[in-house]
This record gives sequence, structure tokens and C-alpha cells, in this order.
Amino acid sequence: MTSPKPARGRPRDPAVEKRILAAAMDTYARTGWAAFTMDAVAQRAGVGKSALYLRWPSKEKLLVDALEEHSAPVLAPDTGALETDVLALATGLLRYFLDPTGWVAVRVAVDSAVETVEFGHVRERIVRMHNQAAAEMVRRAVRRGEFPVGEPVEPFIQALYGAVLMHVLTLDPDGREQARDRLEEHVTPLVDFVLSRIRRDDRPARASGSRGSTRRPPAGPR
Amino acid sequence: MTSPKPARGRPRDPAVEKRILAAAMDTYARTGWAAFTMDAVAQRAGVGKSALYLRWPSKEKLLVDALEEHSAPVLAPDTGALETDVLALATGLLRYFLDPTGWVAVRVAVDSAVETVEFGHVRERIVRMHNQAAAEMVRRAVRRGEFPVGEPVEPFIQALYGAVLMHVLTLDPDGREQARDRLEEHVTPLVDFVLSRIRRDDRPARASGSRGSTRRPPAGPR
Amino acid sequence: MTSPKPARGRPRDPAVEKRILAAAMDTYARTGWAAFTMDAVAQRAGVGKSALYLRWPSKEKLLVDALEEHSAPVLAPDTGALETDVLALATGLLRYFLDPTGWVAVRVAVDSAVETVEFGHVRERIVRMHNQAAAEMVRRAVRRGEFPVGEPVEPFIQALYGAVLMHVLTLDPDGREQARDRLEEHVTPLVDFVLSRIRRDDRPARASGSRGSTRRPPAGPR
Amino acid sequence: MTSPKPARGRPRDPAVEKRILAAAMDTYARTGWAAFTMDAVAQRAGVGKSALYLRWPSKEKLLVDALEEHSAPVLAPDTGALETDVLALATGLLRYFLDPTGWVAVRVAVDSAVETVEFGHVRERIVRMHNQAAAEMVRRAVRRGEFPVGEPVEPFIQALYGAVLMHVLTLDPDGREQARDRLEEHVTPLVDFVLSRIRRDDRPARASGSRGSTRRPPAGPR
DNA sequence: ACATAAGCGAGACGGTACGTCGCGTCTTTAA
DNA sequence: TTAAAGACGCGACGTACCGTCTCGCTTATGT
Repeated sequence: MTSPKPARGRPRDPAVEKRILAAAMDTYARTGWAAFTMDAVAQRAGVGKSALYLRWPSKEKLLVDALEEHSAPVLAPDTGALETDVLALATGLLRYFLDPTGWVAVRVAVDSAVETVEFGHVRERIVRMHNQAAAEMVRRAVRRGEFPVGEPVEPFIQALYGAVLMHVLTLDPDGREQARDRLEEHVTPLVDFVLSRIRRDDRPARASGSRGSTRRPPAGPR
Repeated sequence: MTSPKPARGRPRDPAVEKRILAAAMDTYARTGWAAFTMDAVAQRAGVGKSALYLRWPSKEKLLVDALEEHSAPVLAPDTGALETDVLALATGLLRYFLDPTGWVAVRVAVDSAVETVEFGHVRERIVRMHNQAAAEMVRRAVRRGEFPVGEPVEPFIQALYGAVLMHVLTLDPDGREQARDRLEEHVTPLVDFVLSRIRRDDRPARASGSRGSTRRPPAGPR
Repeated sequence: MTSPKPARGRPRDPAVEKRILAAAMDTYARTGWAAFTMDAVAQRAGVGKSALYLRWPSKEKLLVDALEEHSAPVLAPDTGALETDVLALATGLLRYFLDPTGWVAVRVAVDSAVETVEFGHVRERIVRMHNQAAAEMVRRAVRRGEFPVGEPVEPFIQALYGAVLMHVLTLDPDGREQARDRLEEHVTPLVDFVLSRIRRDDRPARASGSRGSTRRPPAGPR
Repeated sequence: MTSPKPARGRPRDPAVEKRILAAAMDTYARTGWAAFTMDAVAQRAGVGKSALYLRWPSKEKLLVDALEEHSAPVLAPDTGALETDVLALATGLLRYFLDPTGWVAVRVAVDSAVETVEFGHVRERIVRMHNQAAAEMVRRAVRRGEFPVGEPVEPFIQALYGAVLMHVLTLDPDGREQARDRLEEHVTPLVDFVLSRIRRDDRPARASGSRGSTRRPPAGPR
């Protein structure tokens, strides 16, 4: 705000910032919080510790920023129909959770929910980011008449996200491995379950054959 | 069978174990992970560090056990009906998650899901413990005819637990504070949502093919 | 004093004492003070720590006793002449110092000369033990007229012992190794040097003028 | 040559080194080995333990260096005559051995003579340091014609040093105390004894063959 | 051209917790 | 009562990180 560049002295190398963030994510993903060391990050990034502490006041803040840099990928695409939207979202989410990088988001969110502040509002930001994507998806569905107007949105989103999260949590290491190759197979039952309430509510008759079959709503129209 | 007891030498004092676990929980609850020091725990328990390391190989394991000691309360009671059972379970779960003690379980489970072994089967144990309680609840419901026989159980449980978990994750510190006094108010919408599919089942008609069958989007027009 | 054996309860196993002492010497000789552990000694002796602490109040005392058990071997034999007596004594001493077990005596003596008491009068006992043997040898020499009557004994003994000690101290590990097979070769120059004063004295000619002069006994006979 | 100085990073503060060595000597002198704690030294020096372990790999090495810093004073001065040189050397040596600081050198040398490597060449350094001083003294004497050319030097030095060492070893605590105030009184008989062989050398006549040559006892009559 | 200022890699530094190990004591069972 | 086994309180060990602090060097701007 003061000016674009009244800076005196040597300007910061923007590449350094990137290398640090990448190294931070990499280190955390590989070794977890326990081995997430400032020295380690610095070394992997090929920089000195000064470069780190010039930019972030603490280890936590660094991790937070690194995380944010890499957490966009799970957005809900517009496929034209709620069912496919949800399936796509859940699949992306599952993939994200199964990826070390993505799981970091969960860990930080969980940690930040209780720890001695420090983490600031990381949790909030992460949660909001995902919530917005999901909310947008719902809004489209409402516009299309696929999602009943009065239906509360939050429980729907929380059940969806939560189901995928719990599902991952339930898997053992082998299961996680395999799940990466069979995302839809794992995700479908969950989506199916979560959608059943919504589906039922709209149209009287519906032929979405198969497993979703007759969660056919009370015949009456709305 | 439980104890062949060929034990030689001085037996471990069970009181020491208790004092340590209590001190651990106390210390953690008071000061959080940052100040959760082995020396501190030992001192508060009035024991030497040897007593700690004789029983637990690391700080993490100790914390895990300490919290396990306090995680029984979240079992699903038999209230006589599925709806009330689920409400009770979810309420207990919410209370548990809002308690620092309980939240640790989540953190540990999340951490252990990816960490380089280390935590080993902690996640497994925690998950199974909860799964069993829930499964028992469902079994009762099936016996009473409240839960359709073919209905897959896992998605139901995962959606339920996950919804509560995500709900807590969504709350900011203030929200968490308030939620402690309004458990049902927070839990009801979630339970309502999750149960909607089950409730519908007064009608037996159901043709759901096997799980995962059609990941093909509903053939219906758009 | 109360009686030879009015002892009640199980009597002490005398074999235990021996095994402990042997194990103590062995352990110390092998690994030095650093690894001279009560647990290690107990284990090597195949006994419990109680057996140790029933007999010795501390690690130091145990070592002291163990040491004493094994420090007799260097006594001055009566070969009939001073020169050969001294050579034999010095040779035995050198062998003793080159043996791990014997060197322990030196170490303990040196340690005990300054440490916070604890070691008690070990040094004293060790020193006295050797002194007596040497004094006896000198007495014989005096009787035979080989050792001048007025000649002070202590400097002679101290120079003799000290020379051997320093000689060992000067050797590097290899040198020590070799010295074990060439005891006399190493010892002769030292004996030679130390004895030169004595030898000379049978002969009257003497020119020790200088300040040291008058500790020479008044020329008169005694 | 001494320092190519390609040093990178912050250079070590030489003041820290000094403070640590001083604190080490101080702590040891005050409390003895038992209370010679790394933490204590660090605290007294006002530094962190890192500063200690950055320079010395273990407590022992630190002590060794600390005492080496204080062991210069026992060099043989050039007084112009062998007799006074030796007296001065022996007096200095006695004072050194009576000082806790100096005695440590002996302990370390004795320990290192057998220990499983560990101390490495400490013994060697200490021994050499003293040997050189004494050798220099002898060289001067030879130049002045006070010390016969063929006379073996090592036995002389070893007898001298050894006599003083044994003398100290013989003293009980009280004796040590008193000896500090009467150094010459204690040292003179020893010096006198050791020098007697050399002194005699106004008379060249000598029958003891060269050093190791005749380990056969002197042919002389008995 | 050259001083001034900041960035940067390297690593020393004061702290603090870790997990290990040893001491000397205590508590059990078996002999 | 001794003995083996081993738990226990205590406290030092040597290691690892944190976040700060110099170093020497590099890279820009301002005069």
C-alpha cells in the first residue's frame, strides 16, 4: 500500500518462498508432524533457517500457509445434475483424503480445533473453503429443483463430508492403498445413503433403477 | 486364563498406573499438548519417569491410553427404539467430541491413519470400539424391525459419526463452548437427516442391486 | 560373638559372595569403571542385586573388597640377595601392573586419593600392603649388610615402585602387549638405576655434597 | 597455515570456550567428580548444553581439556644446574599432584591406559608433555657436563616422576594437606635419592653394562 | 562508483524435553 | 531370613529442536 516498491536492500526472492512451501508440504506429508522440523524443511528447500523465520514466525504458521497453498483441488464441478455433482464431489474428496497432502488438511483442522490457539483460524478457513464449494453445488441443485427448498443444507453437507471422512478413517493402510484405485466403488454407497433423503423428496416416480430404487417419495407432489 | 501369573520379582503397583493415567489426562486437559511433558506427568503423579517408560514407550502412547481410559461413556444405550437410541448415541458422541479428552481420540485416530506406523493400531482400536457399539445398536433395531434387513449398515454409521464429527469441526471456539449446553439442539438436525432414509422403511419394497453396481449416472433425462 | 551360628532363617550362601567378587573384578577389568554396573555385576554373577546390597552398601565398597581379594600376588620373595630380590619384586610388580586385574589396584588407589572420601582407606590399605612387603625385603638386606643402615628406606621403595608405575604409564597399548613377554628386559634398566645408589654405598667413596647433604646420617656408626 | 578459515556460518565464540573450561575446573574442584555434571557446568558457565556438546563429545573429554588448560605450570625451569633444576621440577610436580586439578591428570592417565579406547591418546599427550620438559632439562645437564652421556635417561625420569607420584599416593588426606606447605621437605629425600646415581658420576668408573644389556645381575660379589 | 540496506546460507547459541540408564531401595515369591 | 527378580523415585546422560543471533556474502537502491 505504501507503494509498489519503495523497498531498499535486496528484494526477497519469490522462488525461495515457493521452495519452502513445497518442502514444508513434502516433509509433513512424508514424515508427519513429529519429523516436521524447521531444519528439515530448510534443508529440503535448500535454504537457511533465516529464510523461514523471515517469513513465518513459527512452525505452525508455516505449515498453515503451506497447507493453504495446496488445498484447492476439491471443488464441486457442475455436471448438470445433483446426483452426479455429489458423486463427483465425494470422489474428489475421497481422493483428496487418501492423498497424504490432502490428509494434512484434516489433521491440521482437527489439531487446530483445540490446541492452544496458535493455529489461529486455520480450521475456519479450511472448513469455509469446503463449505462454500458444497453450498454452491446445493444452490445449483435448488435452482434446478433437485433439492427441496426447505431442506436444511448443513446436515446434508456435514453428513456427506463426514461419511467420506469416517470411511477413510475406518480403512486400514492396505484398504487405503486399494481404495485409491477404486474411488467410486467406495464412494457410491455413501453418496447413495446421503442422497436418499433428498432424492425421495422431489418427484413422485423415479426410475433411477438399481440400488437407489424406491426411496420413492410419498407419492404426493410438492 | 486372564492371568497365568508366573510373575517373578516385585509386581507392578496398579495404583501407580492409575495415578499416571490420571495425571496424564489432567496435565493434557490443563495445558494441552505443548506442555504435556513426561516429566510434568511424572511429577504430578508423584512417580519417577522410569515408571512411565516401564509402561509406555513414548509420550504419544501414554496419551492414547490415558484417553482410552476415559472414552467408554460413548456407548449406545438401549432406549427401546432406534430413533431414541441414535439420538442418545449422537448426543453422547457430540459431548465426547466437545470435551478436550474426547477430541484427543479424534486427533490420534487422524494422525495414526497415515503416520509411519508408530501409532500402530490405535486408530483401529478406537474405530472398532465405536463401530461395535453402533453395530450393536443396529442389531437391536433390526430385531425390532426398525431397520431393514438388506440395508447396508456401514454407510449409515459412517454418515452418523461423520456428521457429528464434521459438525464439531465446523464450530468455532465460541460455538463449541455454547454447544456443550445445547447438545440436542445441535444434534437433532443431524440425526434427523441421517435417519430419514431408515424411517421411510415402513415400506418394505426395495430393489437395490448390490452396492456399487451402477456408478453410471441415473439414466434419467436431465 | 553371640554364638557361632544361632542364625535364624536361611543362612547366607558363601558361594554367592565369591561369585560376586569374581564377577566384580571381571567386570571392572573388562570394561572399566564406566561400565562397572551393579546390575552388570549381579547378572554376571548370576545373582540378584539384593545379594549385593546385603553385603556391600555401595558400588565403591564392593569394588574395594573385590580388589583386595586379588591383590596379594606381588610379594617380595627371599632370593638370598638384595639385587635379585629387587629384580624379582620389580618383575612381579610389572607383571601385576600389566594385568588388567592388577591395574585396577592402581586406578582405585589413585581415585581414592582424592574423591569425596567414600572409598575410605582403600588407598591406605593397598599402599601399606605393598610397603610391608618391600620393607621386609629391605630388612633382610640390612641384615645381610647389603643395605646401608642409615640409608632412608622410603625414597628407595617409592622410587622403585614409582619407576615401574611410570614405566607402564608411558607404554602405549602395543607396548604393554609386548612388555608382558619381556618383563625383565623392561624392568632391568629401572632396577639398575634404583639400585645404583645402594650398590655404591657398600663402597665408601661418596661425594653427595650439596644441599641434600645432611640427611646423610652422621657418618658415625649407629 | 594455522587457519585456512573457510569457515561458514556463525563462528564459535571463543569466550564461550573459556567460560566453559573455567566453569568445568571450578565445578570439579569444588564438588569432585560425583557432582561434576554437564548441566551444572553449563549453568555455571551461563551457556546451554549445546555449547558443551558442540565442542566435547563427553564429560570425560571436557574434563581432560579443562585440566590440560591448567597443567602448563609443571615445566622444568632452567636454574643453571641439574640439581636445582631437578629440585624445582620435583617441587612443581609435587605441588601439581597435591592440587585436585593436577591429580585429575594422573587419574585420567591411569584410566586411559587400559580403558576400551575411549580416552584415546590422552595418556599419550599427558605423558609426552611431561617427558619433553624433563628431557629438555636433561639435555641442558648433558651440555653442562652434569649428566653422563651414556647414562640412560628414561629410567632417571621415570624414577623421579614415579617417586613423587608414589610419595603422594602414600600420603593420607592429612598428610596431603600438610605436604602442601612443606613441599621441599617432602621432595628433597626423593630428589636426593634419584640424583645419587648421577652425582656419583664425577667418577666415571661404572660396571653396570649399558641399559638392557646385562639383565644378569651385576657380576660383582655379593 | 560506492555506500547503504536488506536477503540469504550456514551454523553457533541458550533453552527445554526427550528417552535411556544407573543407583540404591522396596516389594513380591520361593527356598 | 536369604535370595532372585524386578518395580520404583531420582537424577544425569547425550540428542534433537526451537527460535534467536551472528557471520560473510550477494543483490538491489540511492546518492
